[in-house]
Amino acid sequence: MVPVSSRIPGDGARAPDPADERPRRADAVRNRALVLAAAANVFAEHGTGAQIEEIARRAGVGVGTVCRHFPTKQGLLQAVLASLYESVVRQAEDALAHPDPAHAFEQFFVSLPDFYLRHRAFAEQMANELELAAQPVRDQLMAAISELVNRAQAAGAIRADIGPADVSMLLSGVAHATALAGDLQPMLRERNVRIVLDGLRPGSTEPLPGRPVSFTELRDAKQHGPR
Amino acid sequence: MVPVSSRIPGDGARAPDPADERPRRADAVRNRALVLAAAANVFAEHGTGAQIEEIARRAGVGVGTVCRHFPTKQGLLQAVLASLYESVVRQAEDALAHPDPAHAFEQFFVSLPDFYLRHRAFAEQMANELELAAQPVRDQLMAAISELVNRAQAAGAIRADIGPADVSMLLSGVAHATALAGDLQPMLRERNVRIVLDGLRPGSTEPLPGRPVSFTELRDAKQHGPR
DNA sequence: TGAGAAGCGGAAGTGAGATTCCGTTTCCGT
DNA sequence: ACGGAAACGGAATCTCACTTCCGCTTCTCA
Repeated sequence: MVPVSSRIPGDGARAPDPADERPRRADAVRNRALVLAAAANVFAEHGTGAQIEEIARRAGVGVGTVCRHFPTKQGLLQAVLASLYESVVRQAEDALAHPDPAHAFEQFFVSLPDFYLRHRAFAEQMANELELAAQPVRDQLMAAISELVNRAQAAGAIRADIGPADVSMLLSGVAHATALAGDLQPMLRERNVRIVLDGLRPGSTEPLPGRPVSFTELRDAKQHGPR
Repeated sequence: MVPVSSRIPGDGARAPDPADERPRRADAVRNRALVLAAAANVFAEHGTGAQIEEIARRAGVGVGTVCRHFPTKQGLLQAVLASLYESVVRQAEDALAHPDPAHAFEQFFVSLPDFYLRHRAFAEQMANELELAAQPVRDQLMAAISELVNRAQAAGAIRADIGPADVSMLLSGVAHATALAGDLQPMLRERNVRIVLDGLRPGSTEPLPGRPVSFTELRDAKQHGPR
């Protein structure tokens, strides 16, 4: 227990807030960035099981430094994840910038599995739920995907009976499957993406069961379904 | 170092062979089976991170017993995996028994993601390479899938420009993606499978890049590609 | 340039969980 | 039924990473 007399007034507010913007020393800022970059690489190579020590070595700092900047491995992973999410959002927005909705959709659909390939940790993490911390970025991503889907549908480039939730699920499947094959079979990866895209073309055979699901509905279902 | 005089002649041959068929006590046989069954359940529920102690409890034996039958957790996992593989092979063969090739293919394609859903460990493990120990069963599975694909193609039920390797990759993607969604969204899972199946229908738009790849070729590529 | 705070490295501390060990119990052939 | 080998249970041990700690170094600001 901290004696009351030693507590700084306003202590509560200066606890480890996410928004603790106090000025940092230049070397601290630099090291933090080095660690984050190294962690991204190491997680990409070895998955979430990668060791702190390896990250420290790669960043050229001591383990103590890694752990000071990111008190837990979990936290470090989340930080890396957040930056990866941002990068994916950027890809989605790049695609969205293309005037042709069909091309935009396809561009994103092709680029994502590629991204997964170089970020195994990202793929693994999608599997778990701890990524919840990345909420705001996640919402951005969902919005972008929805937009891509809607536009492509409006242009008749993809079938009308699917929803964003379908697309994101397909994407995660393709990404995962092709990441397993690794760089080994780039052609197989390419073919895989094409086949799934063909499944998304309009004018398919029988109607799908159920109906299109948006991310909003999906989230609601997740909240109410379990528990 | 073991003194030479204490070494049993023929020691080398009685080392932990895989083919050590010496008769076991009845309780040992029973317990081994109990452990294997419990492990399958526990791994299915908690993934490969499940704890030995939980498995022991579930099997109604002590941890010592688990570890005697399966000296390492890795080994236990592989044993479970092998039995799951067998079960998948059985599913493929069941499907193969159906006279209509189109139905056979679809039946298997639908049943596998379902199986993954209840065996998270299996799905996780597909991601790693340690499953190599299951080689013989694996070959059986590949043979069965190839057969399903070939027959379906001969019957014109699925497009001719794909190979078994494409199918298995798609399958693993669908399986993984839908396993993440869990039981939560069975409808989404169903739709996902249908969309991919639509992508496999004949008469698709543009031709796929590359050419169909068989498992044999895939394996060769894996052996020669890296290293 | 010098005092002091902030940050650093990496050795030691922890903790969770796999593996081993051994006294006790259970089978099995005679 | 009995002797002894085989198995058992589960506490003790070992292992391996994450996390903490602290003496030393590097910044920063006056």
